[in-house]
Amino acid sequence: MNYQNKMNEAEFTERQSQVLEAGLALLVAGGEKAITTAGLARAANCSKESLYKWFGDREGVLSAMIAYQASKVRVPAVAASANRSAEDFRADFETFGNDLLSVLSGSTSIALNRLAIGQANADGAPLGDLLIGRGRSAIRARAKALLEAARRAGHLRFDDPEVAFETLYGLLIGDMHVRMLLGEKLATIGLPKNQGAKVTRAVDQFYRLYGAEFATL
Amino acid sequence: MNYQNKMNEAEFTERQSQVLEAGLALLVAGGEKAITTAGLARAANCSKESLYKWFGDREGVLSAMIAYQASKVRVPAVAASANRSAEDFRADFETFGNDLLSVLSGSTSIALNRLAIGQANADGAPLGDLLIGRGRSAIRARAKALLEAARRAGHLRFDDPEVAFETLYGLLIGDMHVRMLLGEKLATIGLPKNQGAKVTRAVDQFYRLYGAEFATL
DNA sequence: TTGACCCCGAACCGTACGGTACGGTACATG
DNA sequence: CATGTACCGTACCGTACGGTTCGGGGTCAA
Repeated sequence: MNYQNKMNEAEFTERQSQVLEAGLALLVAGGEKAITTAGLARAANCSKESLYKWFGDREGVLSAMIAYQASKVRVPAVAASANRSAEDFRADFETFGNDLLSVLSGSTSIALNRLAIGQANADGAPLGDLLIGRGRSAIRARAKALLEAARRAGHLRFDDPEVAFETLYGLLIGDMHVRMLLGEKLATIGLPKNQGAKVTRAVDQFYRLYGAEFATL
Repeated sequence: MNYQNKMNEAEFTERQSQVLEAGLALLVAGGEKAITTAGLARAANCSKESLYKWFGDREGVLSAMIAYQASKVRVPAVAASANRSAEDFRADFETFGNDLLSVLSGSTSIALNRLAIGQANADGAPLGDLLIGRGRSAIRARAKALLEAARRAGHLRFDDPEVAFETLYGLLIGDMHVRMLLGEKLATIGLPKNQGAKVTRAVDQFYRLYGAEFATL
């Protein structure tokens, strides 16, 4: 029934994780319509009865898949050493940007975002809330920690970390994410070939907007 | 363009347009699963037989809905007067930004993008291609015309209009689009309340990156 | 009038899929 | 051994939905 209660405390059992892993594989391969209860049971060598016992219904399976995947993603925290040079911070931002692009262009991320978006409609979007709450918030937290550390160190100037984050995100991603979700081929977008150059340009532009030597405020 | 007019006129008959309009209403109200052949026929007071005759199958209906909606959207061209001041161009960019945000946050656009993304999977994404080809390309064309006019007038400096466009787009939209697609409430994102301020900030930042008085290249 | 179209509404068909029930296996605990 | 727990595999059921067919009505032109 309410898997969420379990989620916070005890993760999924080993067997359940295997099933969810199989579900993710199906999702990546064939999209949402590929997740049928019978198909998942067959792919995971489990019974439909167990599926319904563990996850309640098909919707519960999909939610659990998102929660499970989110639980796997650990955003590496920024090493908050005391003496960090401007170059160190710049490298941190580049690392952050590359991580972000790699995650967002990953097949699992794409598939899960497509799933959540496909389910979203006029009234409520539990899967979308899950993705935003588990995924984006973690990303934003990491970025904001980095931003504020750089500001404390005197390398950046901004009033609102939220606005600075939005700017950084926009410069890094642009409309690449939506284009990938719409099915445009990665090569057409320029990934992963030009990823490094794109990130470098974005960070460069970000520094020109918020770098201490430029910002006028 | 002229051929577009012909195409748009000839594309769908009056009756077919009414049906597609009803389909769009259903889609906005209930998402993709709300479009059943029987339901659409009932909502549009037409027969399923006509549906299949006109559009082939359900997938054809969905494609036609995207094509139909795209044919309705007219990107207003920029008035390319000879003597335009820096303020004129800046106002053009603000107008462009506001138009873009208004379109992307519109319920029909959201619903169609969700539809196309939900259908996209590993092999091919015809609906996504349609949306990109019909929607994004038109937006980009308008933006690039504006960018190059401003560059010719000496107000902007950039090498690659494509990169400049991506930057402008990223600054304007950030991750708002994906968040809306995931079902986040508009008010949470700050629309339409803060739209004007967001656009102004984005254009301001864009000018700081590409404005002739700033750009160092 | 006839007949060629176009279209509506309803009935119909086949099937895929969500969900349930049940019998059978393995293993643990007493 | 007896009992309980957890699970698998399969068969089954109800229904929703894509797609087809058919009867009938309106329009227009010969």
